[in-house]
Amino acid sequence: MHDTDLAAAGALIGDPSRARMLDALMGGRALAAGELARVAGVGRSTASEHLARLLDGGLVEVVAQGRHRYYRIAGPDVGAALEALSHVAPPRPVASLRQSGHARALGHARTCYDHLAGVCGVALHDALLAGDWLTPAYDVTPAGAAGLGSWGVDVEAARAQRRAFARPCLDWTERRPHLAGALAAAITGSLVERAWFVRRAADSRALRLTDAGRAGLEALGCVV
Amino acid sequence: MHDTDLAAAGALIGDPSRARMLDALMGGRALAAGELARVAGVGRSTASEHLARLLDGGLVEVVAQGRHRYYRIAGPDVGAALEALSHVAPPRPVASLRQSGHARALGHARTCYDHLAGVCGVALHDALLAGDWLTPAYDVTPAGAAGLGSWGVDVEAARAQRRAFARPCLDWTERRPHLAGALAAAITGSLVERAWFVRRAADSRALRLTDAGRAGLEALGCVV
DNA sequence: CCGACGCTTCGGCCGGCGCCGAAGCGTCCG
DNA sequence: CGGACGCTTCGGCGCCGGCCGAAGCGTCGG
Repeated sequence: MHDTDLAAAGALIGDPSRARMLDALMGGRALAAGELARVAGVGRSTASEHLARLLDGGLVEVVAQGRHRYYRIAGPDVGAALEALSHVAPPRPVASLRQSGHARALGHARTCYDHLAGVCGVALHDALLAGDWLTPAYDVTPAGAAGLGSWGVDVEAARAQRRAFARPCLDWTERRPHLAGALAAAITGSLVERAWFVRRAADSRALRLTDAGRAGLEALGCVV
Repeated sequence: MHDTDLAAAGALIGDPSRARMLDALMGGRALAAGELARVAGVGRSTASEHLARLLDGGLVEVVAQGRHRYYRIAGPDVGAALEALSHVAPPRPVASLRQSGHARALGHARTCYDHLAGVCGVALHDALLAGDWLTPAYDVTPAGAAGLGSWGVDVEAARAQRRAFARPCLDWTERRPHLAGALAAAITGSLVERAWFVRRAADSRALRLTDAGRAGLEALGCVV
C-alpha cells in the first residue's frame, strides 16, 4: 500500500551533514566516501555512518571500485523527491561575503539535479518557447526537433525514458520557470558536451557560459 | 537561487509526530489543532509546538475560526513534495494485529493525497485505459470525455489547472499504477459526491465502495 | 610480504529536541 | 460576567543521535 514511513525518509534528509552530501550527489555523478566527508565537513567515520544510513534507507546506492566506494543517488524517484523538497524548503541565507561571489556564479548558470538552471536556464526555457521549438504544452515541434538535433540532442531517446519528458520547474533565483525533465537533461548534456558550458569546479553545480555557448544561444534569440 | 535549506525541510518532516500530522492533512481538508494532537498521539501542548514549527517552515498554513485554529497543507508544492517523498520512503511494517483490519481497508480503497488508490484505484486506472477512455499517453478520448461527463467530472476544468493533468502513480500495495493528477482528483471528487465511495471515518484515508459504486464501476468493466 | 591508503566499526561524550504538566490568553455561552 | 473550552507559552526532564578518535578490515603498490 501507499503507506510509507514518511518520518524515516524526512529524518534521513533532515540532518545537515546528510543533506549536504545529497546536495552534492544531486550533480548526478557518483562521489567517493572521502569526498563526501569533505563536502559535509565531518570526519571520515561520521560520514561513513551517515552513508550507511542513507544506503539502508534506499536514498543512495554504492558501487565498490577497488579500495574506493562511490555513492550516488539511488534513482530518478529519489532525485525527484529531493528536487520537490528543495522547492518547498526555506531559502538559505548567504552566510558570508566570501560566498557571495559563489552565489552570483550559481545564480547565472548552474545545474538543478541534471538540467540547466539559473539565468541561463530561464533564458533557454523562454527562447525554446518563443522560437517555437517547444509548444506551450512542452512538446517538441518539427522545427525544434531539427534544431535540437543540430545541437546533438537525441529527442527520441529522451522521449523513451520513463521520467517526465519536459516540464517547467520554478527557478528559485529567477522566480520564473526553467526547463526540467528528460529533454532538459539531454539538452544540458549536449551543451556541456559541446563545451557551451563548462563546470566551474568538479564538485560544484555552477557552470560557466563559454564564448561558443553565448554565440550558439544568441543564434536562437536567447539573450544572456 | 535554487539553493534552499534541504535539511530544515527534511527535519520538519522527519519527526514521527509531525509526519503523522502531515499525513492526516494530506487528505486535503483543514484540521483543528486538537484533532491533529489526537492523530499524532501527543499532548495538546506538544502538538501546538509542532504546528508552530510547521507553520514557520511554510509547510502548513492556518486559518483561525472562532476559538479553533484549522491547519492545512500550505499549497500544491508542499503536497507534491510530500507525495514524492512518500514514494521513496521505506514501507512501514504493520505494527500490531489490531491494525491489520485497518490495513486491509486501506489496501482496498483509499485516497492518496486527493486521488483514489488501493485495489480500486488500480482497477479504475486499468479500466480507463482498457475501455479507451484514456490513451496510453494519459489523454482523454472523446468516449472518455462523454463517459466522465456522465459521472459529473469536469474534464476541461481539470485540464485548466496548473498541476499535471493525468499521470500514473505507483501504488504501494499493488505495485502497479493508479491514476494521479488533476483529472484523478476530479474523478475521485465526483465519485465520492455520487456516493460510489464513502469515507470510513472523518480522519481516515480509507474509503468504502458502496453498492452503487460497485455497479457503476462494473458497467465500465472494472472488476473489484 | 609489508606499509600506505580508503573505508567501516566501535566506545564514549555531549548537545539538542521532543515530551509533559502547569499556567496564560482569547473566544464562546449561559 | 464567570466558567468552560481551545489553543499557546513556559520550565524542566530524559533520551536519541551526531560527533570524534582509535582500532579493524580489505585493497593497492613496491
